[in-house]
Amino acid sequence: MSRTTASADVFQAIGDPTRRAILDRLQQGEQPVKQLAEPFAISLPAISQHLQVLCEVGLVTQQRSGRQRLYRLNPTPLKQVSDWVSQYEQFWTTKLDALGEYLEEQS
Amino acid sequence: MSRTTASADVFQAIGDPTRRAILDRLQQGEQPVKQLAEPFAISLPAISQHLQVLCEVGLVTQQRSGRQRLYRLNPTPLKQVSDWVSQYEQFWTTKLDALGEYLEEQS
DNA sequence: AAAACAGTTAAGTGAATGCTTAACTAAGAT
DNA sequence: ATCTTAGTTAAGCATTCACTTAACTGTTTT
Repeated sequence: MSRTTASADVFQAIGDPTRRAILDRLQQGEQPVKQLAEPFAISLPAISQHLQVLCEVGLVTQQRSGRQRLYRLNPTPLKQVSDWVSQYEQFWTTKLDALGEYLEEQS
Repeated sequence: MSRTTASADVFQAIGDPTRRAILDRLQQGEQPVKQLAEPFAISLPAISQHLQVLCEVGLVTQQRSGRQRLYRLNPTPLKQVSDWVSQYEQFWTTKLDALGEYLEEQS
């Protein structure tokens, strides 16, 4: 079997550019797989596997509708990422402040 | 050679929990490798390799000091992550979620 | 000059990752 | 009933990953 171990880690899930692009696309709202897959140059199973990973970390939910499967964005797990990153925000503001001061000194 | 391909992708770099922990640790300030590696149960080369990845994506800078190598946090590449995630912030408050559902129902 | 220290580079390994094609399941259309 | 359509599951493959031990580089101490 392939793609069993998906690690259930949000950080790793968004580590893949295709998965980020899928999430970006889902901002436009709930979509069936085919429509979701349309802009990507990879096979449908590949998309399906990515969706499975996103499902496992909770970034996406699934709902049947006739013979389609509608996928919907659930961004709440991204809060974990947001929280982690925001720890560093102070660092880069101070750093950019310092850069600003430096640039001012130079001019 | 191992660990050559480090993809130079910030998202992937922070996908690894050990690397995130290293960054977290570097918030306390510039540190030599040995000190940095202290809490981890992996070998020094492994840490060194992680640092190389972090270096490649610019999250860390290196500076020699005698026989030590001081590593320093440079969080600015995390801005990329912050920017991406903040796109979703509006989605994860429940009020806006409800609004989103409402709007979808209408369309 | 030799030994010790701090760290990297090299080489190899097992497991995970992202992808493929082929085969399958389930629902709607003919 | 059969054929599409929509999508997943299975199996396999090449690459990448995180890690290891061993060997190396450069610096300080003795």
